[in-house]
Amino acid sequence: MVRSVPYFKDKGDSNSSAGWKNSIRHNLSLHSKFVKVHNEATGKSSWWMLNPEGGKSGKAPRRRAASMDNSSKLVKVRGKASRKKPPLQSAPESSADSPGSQFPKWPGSPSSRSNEDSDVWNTFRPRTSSNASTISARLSPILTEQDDLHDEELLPSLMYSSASSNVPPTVTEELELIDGLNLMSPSSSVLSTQQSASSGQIQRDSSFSLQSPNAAGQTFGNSLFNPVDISLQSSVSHFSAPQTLESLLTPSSPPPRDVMMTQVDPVLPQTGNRMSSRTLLLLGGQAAQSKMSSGNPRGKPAEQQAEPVGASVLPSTLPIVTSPQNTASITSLKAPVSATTAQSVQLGSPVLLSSASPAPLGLNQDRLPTDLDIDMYMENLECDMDYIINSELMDGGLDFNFEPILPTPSYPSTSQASNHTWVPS
DNA sequence: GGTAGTAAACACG
DNA sequence: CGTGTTTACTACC
Repeated sequence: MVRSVPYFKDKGDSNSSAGWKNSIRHNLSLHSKFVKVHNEATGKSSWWMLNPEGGKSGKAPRRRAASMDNSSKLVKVRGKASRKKPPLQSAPESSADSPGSQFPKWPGSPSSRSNEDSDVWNTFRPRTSSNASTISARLSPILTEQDDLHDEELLPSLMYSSASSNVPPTVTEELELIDGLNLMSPSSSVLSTQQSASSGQIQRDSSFSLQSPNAAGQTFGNSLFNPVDISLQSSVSHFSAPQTLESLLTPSSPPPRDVMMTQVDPVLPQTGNRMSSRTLLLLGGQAAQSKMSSGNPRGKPAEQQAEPVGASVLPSTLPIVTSPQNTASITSLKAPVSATTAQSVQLGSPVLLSSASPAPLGLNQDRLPTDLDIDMYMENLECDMDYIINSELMDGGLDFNFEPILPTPSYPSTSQASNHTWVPS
Protein backbone atom coordinates (compact mmCIF):
# COMPACT_ATOMS: atom_id res chain seq x y z
CA MET A 1 0.00 0.00 0.00
CA VAL A 2 2.67 2.37 0.98
CA ARG A 3 4.65 1.72 -2.07
CA SER A 4 1.88 1.55 -4.53
CA VAL A 5 -0.72 3.95 -3.35
CA PRO A 6 0.35 7.54 -3.23
CA TYR A 7 -1.99 8.28 -0.44
CA PHE A 8 -0.17 5.90 1.81
CA LYS A 9 3.24 6.88 0.69
CA ASP A 10 3.85 8.90 3.77
CA LYS A 11 1.87 6.68 6.04
CA GLY A 12 4.15 3.80 6.29
CA ASP A 13 5.53 4.41 9.68
CA SER A 14 4.15 2.43 12.51
CA ASN A 15 2.45 5.42 13.98
CA SER A 16 0.47 6.64 11.06
CA SER A 17 -0.08 3.21 9.66
CA ALA A 18 -1.79 1.83 12.68
CA GLY A 19 -5.08 3.32 11.68
CA TRP A 20 -5.43 2.26 8.16
CA LYS A 21 -3.80 -1.04 8.76
CA ASN A 22 -6.30 -1.67 11.40
CA SER A 23 -9.01 -0.74 9.00
CA ILE A 24 -7.65 -3.09 6.47
CA ARG A 25 -7.44 -5.87 8.92
CA HIS A 26 -10.86 -5.06 10.06
CA ASN A 27 -12.26 -5.28 6.60
CA LEU A 28 -10.35 -8.36 5.72
CA SER A 29 -11.74 -10.11 8.67
CA LEU A 30 -15.13 -8.66 8.44
CA HIS A 31 -16.04 -9.26 4.87
CA SER A 32 -16.46 -12.59 3.31
CA LYS A 33 -15.09 -11.21 0.14
CA PHE A 34 -11.76 -11.88 1.64
CA VAL A 35 -10.55 -15.19 2.68
CA LYS A 36 -7.58 -15.94 4.68
CA VAL A 37 -5.22 -18.61 3.65
CA HIS A 38 -3.04 -19.77 6.34
CA ASN A 39 0.59 -19.73 5.69
CA GLU A 40 2.64 -21.68 8.10
CA ALA A 41 5.77 -20.58 6.48
CA THR A 42 5.28 -17.15 7.75
CA GLY A 43 4.24 -18.08 11.17
CA LYS A 44 1.39 -16.07 12.33
CA SER A 45 0.75 -14.34 9.13
CA SER A 46 -1.57 -15.43 6.43
CA TRP A 47 -2.41 -14.71 2.89
CA TRP A 48 -5.48 -12.83 2.16
CA MET A 49 -7.15 -13.35 -1.07
CA LEU A 50 -10.38 -12.51 -2.69
CA ASN A 51 -12.97 -15.05 -2.20
CA PRO A 52 -13.17 -16.85 -5.49
CA GLU A 53 -16.84 -16.93 -5.08
CA GLY A 54 -16.97 -13.32 -4.50
CA GLY A 55 -18.23 -13.71 -1.04
CA LYS A 56 -21.23 -12.03 0.23
CA SER A 57 -21.64 -8.45 -0.53
CA GLY A 58 -22.35 -7.95 3.05
CA LYS A 59 -20.50 -8.95 6.05
CA ALA A 60 -18.31 -11.80 6.62
CA PRO A 61 -19.55 -15.03 7.97
CA ARG A 62 -20.06 -14.19 11.48
CA ARG A 63 -20.65 -16.96 13.77
CA ARG A 64 -24.32 -16.89 13.33
CA ALA A 65 -24.19 -15.88 9.77
CA ALA A 66 -21.76 -18.56 8.93
CA SER A 67 -24.27 -21.29 9.00
CA MET A 68 -26.52 -19.38 6.72
CA ASP A 69 -23.97 -18.37 4.27
CA ASN A 70 -24.30 -21.26 1.96
CA SER A 71 -22.95 -19.60 -1.06
CA SER A 72 -19.59 -18.83 0.23
CA LYS A 73 -19.46 -21.45 2.86
CA LEU A 74 -16.87 -19.40 4.50
CA VAL A 75 -17.33 -20.57 7.94
CA LYS A 76 -15.23 -19.23 10.59
CA VAL A 77 -12.47 -21.56 11.23
CA ARG A 78 -10.45 -19.52 13.47
CA GLY A 79 -9.65 -21.67 16.40
CA LYS A 80 -9.35 -18.78 18.66
CA ALA A 81 -12.69 -17.49 17.70
CA SER A 82 -14.10 -18.69 20.92
CA ARG A 83 -11.48 -17.00 22.91
CA LYS A 84 -13.72 -14.05 23.28
CA LYS A 85 -15.13 -13.30 26.56
CA PRO A 86 -17.90 -15.53 27.64
CA PRO A 87 -20.50 -12.85 27.54
CA LEU A 88 -19.86 -12.27 23.90
CA GLN A 89 -19.51 -15.82 22.91
CA SER A 90 -22.80 -17.24 23.89
CA ALA A 91 -22.74 -19.62 21.01
CA PRO A 92 -19.82 -21.98 20.85
CA GLU A 93 -18.19 -22.76 17.60
CA SER A 94 -20.66 -24.35 15.39
CA SER A 95 -20.11 -27.91 14.51
CA ALA A 96 -20.32 -26.87 10.95
CA ASP A 97 -17.13 -25.10 11.40
CA SER A 98 -14.07 -27.03 10.77
CA PRO A 99 -12.01 -26.34 13.80
CA GLY A 100 -8.38 -26.68 13.30
CA SER A 101 -8.74 -26.06 9.67
CA GLN A 102 -7.56 -22.69 8.75
CA PHE A 103 -8.70 -23.11 5.27
CA PRO A 104 -12.19 -22.45 4.37
CA LYS A 105 -13.24 -24.46 1.43
CA TRP A 106 -15.46 -22.91 -1.03
CA PRO A 107 -17.50 -25.24 -3.08
CA GLY A 108 -15.91 -26.57 -6.11
CA SER A 109 -12.51 -25.32 -5.46
CA PRO A 110 -10.52 -28.48 -5.43
CA SER A 111 -12.92 -30.38 -7.53
CA SER A 112 -10.65 -30.71 -10.44
CA ARG A 113 -7.91 -32.06 -8.36
CA SER A 114 -9.02 -35.58 -7.91
CA ASN A 115 -7.90 -36.59 -4.53
CA GLU A 116 -7.04 -33.44 -2.85
CA ASP A 117 -10.71 -33.18 -2.44
CA SER A 118 -10.98 -32.72 1.22
CA ASP A 119 -8.38 -30.19 1.74
CA VAL A 120 -7.28 -28.02 -1.04
CA TRP A 121 -5.05 -26.21 1.19
CA ASN A 122 -3.29 -29.26 2.25
CA THR A 123 -1.94 -29.46 -1.17
CA PHE A 124 0.18 -26.53 -0.48
CA ARG A 125 0.25 -26.16 3.17
CA PRO A 126 2.57 -29.06 3.66
CA ARG A 127 4.85 -27.45 1.23
CA THR A 128 5.32 -24.68 3.58
CA SER A 129 7.29 -27.00 5.66
CA SER A 130 9.51 -27.64 2.76
CA ASN A 131 12.11 -25.35 1.49
CA ALA A 132 9.83 -23.47 -0.81
CA SER A 133 7.57 -22.67 2.00
CA THR A 134 6.70 -19.12 1.43
CA ILE A 135 6.49 -19.31 -2.23
CA SER A 136 4.57 -22.39 -2.74
CA ALA A 137 2.36 -21.64 0.13
CA ARG A 138 1.28 -18.49 -1.37
CA LEU A 139 0.92 -19.90 -4.72
CA SER A 140 -1.24 -22.81 -4.18
CA PRO A 141 -4.34 -21.02 -3.22
CA ILE A 142 -4.24 -19.25 -6.44
CA LEU A 143 -3.54 -22.19 -8.52
CA THR A 144 -6.08 -24.23 -6.86
CA GLU A 145 -8.54 -21.58 -7.12
CA GLN A 146 -7.92 -20.76 -10.68
CA ASP A 147 -7.69 -24.30 -11.56
CA ASP A 148 -11.16 -24.41 -10.45
CA LEU A 149 -12.35 -21.56 -12.39
CA HIS A 150 -14.00 -22.06 -15.60
CA ASP A 151 -12.76 -20.47 -18.67
CA GLU A 152 -15.21 -17.69 -18.56
CA GLU A 153 -14.58 -16.95 -15.02
CA LEU A 154 -11.25 -15.74 -14.25
CA LEU A 155 -11.86 -14.57 -10.82
CA PRO A 156 -9.40 -12.15 -9.54
CA SER A 157 -7.42 -13.63 -6.83
CA LEU A 158 -5.76 -10.71 -5.44
CA MET A 159 -3.77 -11.63 -2.52
CA TYR A 160 -2.56 -9.61 0.25
CA SER A 161 0.24 -10.86 2.23
CA SER A 162 0.40 -10.05 5.81
CA ALA A 163 3.76 -11.65 6.03
CA SER A 164 5.51 -8.46 5.40
CA SER A 165 7.91 -9.20 8.10
CA ASN A 166 9.18 -12.30 6.47
CA VAL A 167 9.21 -11.26 2.92
CA PRO A 168 10.99 -8.19 1.82
CA PRO A 169 8.62 -5.72 0.30
CA THR A 170 10.17 -5.89 -3.04
CA VAL A 171 10.16 -9.58 -3.02
CA THR A 172 6.67 -9.62 -1.88
CA GLU A 173 5.77 -7.53 -4.77
CA GLU A 174 7.57 -9.79 -7.06
CA LEU A 175 5.86 -12.73 -5.62
CA GLU A 176 2.60 -11.11 -6.05
CA LEU A 177 3.39 -10.45 -9.59
CA ILE A 178 3.80 -14.03 -10.23
CA ASP A 179 1.21 -15.45 -8.11
CA GLY A 180 0.19 -18.81 -9.21
CA LEU A 181 3.45 -19.49 -10.84
CA ASN A 182 5.41 -19.90 -7.79
CA LEU A 183 4.69 -23.49 -7.92
CA MET A 184 6.95 -23.58 -10.83
CA SER A 185 9.89 -23.99 -8.60
CA PRO A 186 8.53 -25.12 -5.37
CA SER A 187 11.05 -27.72 -4.76
CA SER A 188 14.04 -25.74 -5.62
CA SER A 189 16.40 -26.72 -2.95
CA VAL A 190 17.81 -23.32 -3.20
CA LEU A 191 14.66 -21.89 -1.94
CA SER A 192 14.11 -21.15 1.60
CA THR A 193 12.17 -18.73 3.59
CA GLN A 194 15.16 -16.61 4.13
CA GLN A 195 16.07 -16.77 0.55
CA SER A 196 12.78 -15.56 -0.56
CA ALA A 197 14.56 -12.93 -2.49
CA SER A 198 16.25 -15.37 -4.71
CA SER A 199 13.26 -17.54 -4.87
CA GLY A 200 11.26 -14.60 -5.84
CA GLN A 201 13.61 -14.04 -8.62
CA ILE A 202 13.42 -17.56 -9.67
CA GLN A 203 9.78 -17.43 -9.60
CA ARG A 204 9.76 -14.43 -11.67
CA ASP A 205 11.87 -16.06 -14.25
CA SER A 206 9.69 -19.01 -14.37
CA SER A 207 6.71 -16.87 -14.57
CA PHE A 208 8.12 -15.20 -17.53
CA SER A 209 8.93 -18.39 -19.14
CA LEU A 210 5.47 -19.58 -18.70
CA GLN A 211 3.25 -16.69 -18.93
CA SER A 212 5.05 -14.34 -21.10
CA PRO A 213 6.73 -16.28 -23.76
CA ASN A 214 3.56 -16.55 -25.58
CA ALA A 215 2.77 -12.95 -25.53
CA ALA A 216 6.31 -11.88 -25.38
CA GLY A 217 7.25 -14.10 -28.15
CA GLN A 218 4.98 -12.28 -30.42
CA THR A 219 5.61 -8.93 -29.08
CA PHE A 220 9.30 -9.11 -28.84
CA GLY A 221 10.42 -10.86 -31.89
CA ASN A 222 13.96 -9.82 -31.52
CA SER A 223 15.09 -12.54 -29.33
CA LEU A 224 18.08 -14.67 -29.31
CA PHE A 225 16.59 -17.60 -27.67
CA ASN A 226 13.59 -18.18 -29.67
CA PRO A 227 14.27 -21.83 -29.95
CA VAL A 228 14.13 -22.04 -26.28
CA ASP A 229 10.75 -20.67 -26.04
CA ILE A 230 9.51 -22.85 -28.72
CA SER A 231 10.97 -25.82 -27.11
CA LEU A 232 9.47 -24.93 -23.88
CA GLN A 233 6.19 -24.44 -25.41
CA SER A 234 6.42 -27.71 -27.08
CA SER A 235 7.26 -29.38 -23.89
CA VAL A 236 4.43 -27.67 -22.28
CA SER A 237 2.15 -28.59 -25.01
CA HIS A 238 3.03 -32.17 -25.06
CA PHE A 239 3.58 -32.94 -21.56
CA SER A 240 0.78 -34.05 -19.44
CA ALA A 241 1.52 -35.78 -16.24
CA PRO A 242 -0.96 -35.21 -13.51
CA GLN A 243 1.02 -37.36 -11.26
CA THR A 244 3.71 -34.85 -11.54
CA LEU A 245 1.53 -32.33 -9.97
CA GLU A 246 0.77 -34.82 -7.39
CA SER A 247 4.38 -35.18 -6.61
CA LEU A 248 4.79 -31.49 -6.74
CA LEU A 249 2.21 -31.04 -4.18
CA THR A 250 3.51 -33.75 -2.07
CA PRO A 251 5.99 -32.58 0.42
CA SER A 252 7.52 -35.95 0.71
CA SER A 253 8.53 -36.02 -2.87
CA PRO A 254 9.72 -32.66 -3.87
CA PRO A 255 9.79 -32.31 -7.57
CA PRO A 256 12.97 -31.66 -9.38
CA ARG A 257 13.71 -28.12 -9.86
CA ASP A 258 13.66 -28.38 -13.52
CA VAL A 259 10.05 -29.22 -13.38
CA MET A 260 9.42 -25.68 -12.79
CA MET A 261 9.43 -25.23 -16.45
CA THR A 262 7.09 -27.98 -17.09
CA GLN A 263 5.07 -27.56 -14.07
CA VAL A 264 2.88 -25.50 -16.09
CA ASP A 265 1.72 -28.78 -17.27
CA PRO A 266 0.53 -29.97 -13.97
CA VAL A 267 -1.68 -27.09 -14.14
CA LEU A 268 -3.32 -28.67 -17.05
CA PRO A 269 -3.48 -32.24 -16.13
CA GLN A 270 -6.31 -32.95 -18.44
CA THR A 271 -4.56 -31.41 -21.28
CA GLY A 272 -3.63 -33.62 -24.10
CA ASN A 273 -0.91 -32.54 -26.39
CA ARG A 274 -1.75 -28.97 -26.49
CA MET A 275 -2.50 -26.34 -24.03
CA SER A 276 -6.04 -26.23 -23.03
CA SER A 277 -7.96 -23.08 -22.96
CA ARG A 278 -8.11 -23.62 -19.31
CA THR A 279 -4.43 -23.45 -19.04
CA LEU A 280 -4.35 -20.43 -21.14
CA LEU A 281 -6.80 -18.91 -18.92
CA LEU A 282 -4.72 -19.76 -16.04
CA LEU A 283 -1.77 -18.09 -17.50
CA GLY A 284 -3.70 -15.13 -18.57
CA GLY A 285 -5.33 -14.98 -15.28
CA GLN A 286 -2.07 -14.98 -13.59
CA ALA A 287 -0.92 -12.20 -15.71
CA ALA A 288 -3.99 -10.26 -14.96
CA GLN A 289 -3.64 -11.12 -11.42
CA SER A 290 -0.18 -9.84 -11.43
CA LYS A 291 -1.42 -6.54 -12.51
CA MET A 292 -4.00 -6.55 -9.91
CA SER A 293 -1.70 -7.51 -7.23
CA SER A 294 0.40 -4.52 -7.58
CA GLY A 295 -0.18 -1.03 -8.52
CA ASN A 296 3.11 -1.07 -10.20
CA PRO A 297 3.33 -4.52 -11.55
CA ARG A 298 6.24 -4.49 -13.85
CA GLY A 299 7.02 -0.95 -13.30
CA LYS A 300 9.71 -1.85 -10.95
CA PRO A 301 12.15 -3.84 -12.89
CA ALA A 302 12.50 -7.19 -11.36
CA GLU A 303 16.04 -6.93 -12.37
CA GLN A 304 16.44 -4.46 -9.68
CA GLN A 305 15.87 -7.02 -7.07
CA ALA A 306 17.04 -9.84 -9.12
CA GLU A 307 20.49 -8.64 -9.72
CA PRO A 308 22.04 -10.03 -6.63
CA VAL A 309 20.65 -13.43 -7.15
CA GLY A 310 20.72 -13.49 -10.85
CA ALA A 311 23.65 -15.77 -10.97
CA SER A 312 22.14 -18.32 -8.75
CA VAL A 313 18.90 -18.02 -10.45
CA LEU A 314 20.03 -18.97 -13.81
CA PRO A 315 21.32 -22.33 -12.83
CA SER A 316 18.12 -23.06 -11.17
CA THR A 317 16.25 -22.37 -14.29
CA LEU A 318 18.06 -24.90 -16.27
CA PRO A 319 18.76 -27.64 -13.89
CA ILE A 320 17.57 -30.24 -16.21
CA VAL A 321 21.02 -30.96 -17.26
CA THR A 322 22.59 -30.79 -13.93
CA SER A 323 20.91 -33.57 -12.20
CA PRO A 324 20.57 -36.96 -13.78
CA GLN A 325 17.41 -37.49 -11.94
CA ASN A 326 16.17 -34.25 -13.14
CA THR A 327 17.11 -35.04 -16.62
CA ALA A 328 15.33 -38.27 -16.41
CA SER A 329 12.28 -36.68 -15.11
CA ILE A 330 12.24 -34.04 -17.68
CA THR A 331 12.76 -36.38 -20.49
CA SER A 332 10.16 -38.66 -19.24
CA LEU A 333 7.84 -35.83 -18.93
CA LYS A 334 8.59 -34.78 -22.39
CA ALA A 335 8.23 -38.15 -23.80
CA PRO A 336 6.56 -36.98 -26.95
CA VAL A 337 9.21 -34.45 -27.44
CA SER A 338 12.41 -35.50 -28.94
CA ALA A 339 15.50 -35.57 -26.88
CA THR A 340 16.92 -32.79 -28.88
CA THR A 341 14.02 -30.73 -28.00
CA ALA A 342 14.63 -31.39 -24.42
CA GLN A 343 18.14 -30.40 -24.95
CA SER A 344 17.11 -27.20 -26.47
CA VAL A 345 15.03 -26.60 -23.50
CA GLN A 346 17.95 -27.12 -21.34
CA LEU A 347 20.02 -24.77 -23.26
CA GLY A 348 17.50 -22.16 -23.44
CA SER A 349 15.82 -22.37 -20.16
CA PRO A 350 17.55 -19.42 -18.68
CA VAL A 351 16.29 -17.11 -21.27
CA LEU A 352 12.78 -18.16 -21.29
CA LEU A 353 11.46 -14.74 -21.45
CA SER A 354 12.74 -14.21 -24.83
CA SER A 355 10.40 -14.21 -27.67
CA ALA A 356 9.56 -16.98 -29.98
CA SER A 357 10.22 -15.30 -33.19
CA PRO A 358 10.26 -17.58 -36.16
CA ALA A 359 13.86 -16.77 -36.88
CA PRO A 360 15.88 -18.48 -34.23
CA LEU A 361 19.27 -17.07 -33.72
CA GLY A 362 22.28 -18.50 -32.08
CA LEU A 363 21.73 -21.17 -29.55
CA ASN A 364 20.55 -24.36 -30.98
CA GLN A 365 18.70 -23.33 -33.99
CA ASP A 366 20.47 -26.01 -35.87
CA ARG A 367 19.61 -28.42 -33.18
CA LEU A 368 16.00 -28.17 -33.59
CA PRO A 369 14.75 -31.54 -34.47
CA THR A 370 13.30 -31.91 -37.85
CA ASP A 371 10.31 -33.51 -36.36
CA LEU A 372 9.75 -30.49 -34.30
CA ASP A 373 7.08 -28.83 -36.18
CA ILE A 374 7.61 -25.29 -35.25
CA ASP A 375 4.76 -24.17 -37.31
CA MET A 376 2.52 -26.30 -35.33
CA TYR A 377 3.73 -24.83 -32.17
CA MET A 378 3.59 -21.46 -33.56
CA GLU A 379 0.03 -22.06 -34.36
CA ASN A 380 -0.59 -23.02 -30.87
CA LEU A 381 1.30 -20.07 -29.73
CA GLU A 382 -0.73 -17.80 -31.83
CA CYS A 383 -3.82 -19.30 -30.54
CA ASP A 384 -2.65 -19.01 -27.05
CA MET A 385 -1.51 -15.59 -27.72
CA ASP A 386 -4.83 -14.50 -28.88
CA TYR A 387 -6.37 -15.87 -25.85
CA ILE A 388 -3.93 -14.29 -23.55
CA ILE A 389 -4.02 -11.04 -25.31
CA ASN A 390 -7.72 -11.01 -25.21
CA SER A 391 -7.68 -11.79 -21.60
CA GLU A 392 -5.19 -9.14 -20.99
CA LEU A 393 -7.04 -6.60 -22.96
CA MET A 394 -10.13 -7.41 -21.10
CA ASP A 395 -8.24 -6.67 -18.02
CA GLY A 396 -7.06 -3.38 -19.18
CA GLY A 397 -4.32 -4.10 -21.57
CA LEU A 398 -1.14 -5.97 -21.77
CA ASP A 399 1.30 -5.29 -19.18
CA PHE A 400 4.32 -7.19 -20.07
CA ASN A 401 7.63 -5.81 -19.33
CA PHE A 402 10.63 -7.84 -20.07
CA GLU A 403 12.94 -5.03 -20.02
CA PRO A 404 14.59 -6.04 -16.83
CA ILE A 405 15.60 -9.33 -18.16
CA LEU A 406 17.39 -8.30 -21.24
CA PRO A 407 20.08 -6.33 -19.57
CA THR A 408 20.75 -9.04 -17.14
CA PRO A 409 24.44 -9.58 -17.37
CA SER A 410 24.16 -13.15 -16.41
CA TYR A 411 22.52 -14.08 -19.58
CA PRO A 412 24.63 -15.00 -22.48
CA SER A 413 25.12 -12.23 -24.85
CA THR A 414 23.85 -12.39 -28.33
CA SER A 415 27.16 -13.08 -29.87
CA GLN A 416 27.91 -15.83 -27.47
CA ALA A 417 24.61 -17.40 -27.56
CA SER A 418 25.75 -20.12 -29.83
CA ASN A 419 28.72 -20.94 -27.78
CA HIS A 420 26.96 -21.92 -24.65
CA THR A 421 30.10 -21.80 -22.75
CA TRP A 422 27.96 -21.37 -19.74
CA VAL A 423 25.83 -24.28 -20.59
CA PRO A 424 26.63 -27.54 -18.97
CA SER A 425 27.47 -30.01 -21.60
C1' DG B 1 -31.30 1.17 7.17
C1' DG B 2 -27.29 -0.21 4.79
C1' DT B 3 -22.64 0.55 4.11
C1' DA B 4 -18.12 2.03 5.15
C1' DG B 5 -14.37 3.92 7.97
C1' DT B 6 -12.26 4.29 12.32
C1' DA B 7 -11.11 3.29 17.06
C1' DA B 8 -10.59 0.15 20.37
C1' DA B 9 -10.61 -4.10 23.09
C1' DC B 10 -9.14 -8.48 23.08
C1' DA B 11 -6.83 -12.92 22.00
C1' DC B 12 -3.14 -15.37 20.23
C1' DG B 13 1.66 -16.61 19.12
C1' DC C 1 4.52 -6.61 18.81
C1' DG C 2 2.10 -8.21 14.76
C1' DT C 3 -1.90 -10.36 13.45
C1' DG C 4 -6.71 -11.40 13.51
C1' DT C 5 -11.45 -10.90 15.36
C1' DT C 6 -15.02 -8.42 17.12
C1' DT C 7 -17.67 -4.60 18.86
C1' DA C 8 -18.88 0.09 18.99
C1' DC C 9 -19.25 4.46 17.17
C1' DT C 10 -19.72 7.67 13.52
C1' DA C 11 -20.64 9.44 8.92
C1' DC C 12 -22.60 9.17 4.56
C1' DC C 13 -26.04 7.94 1.05
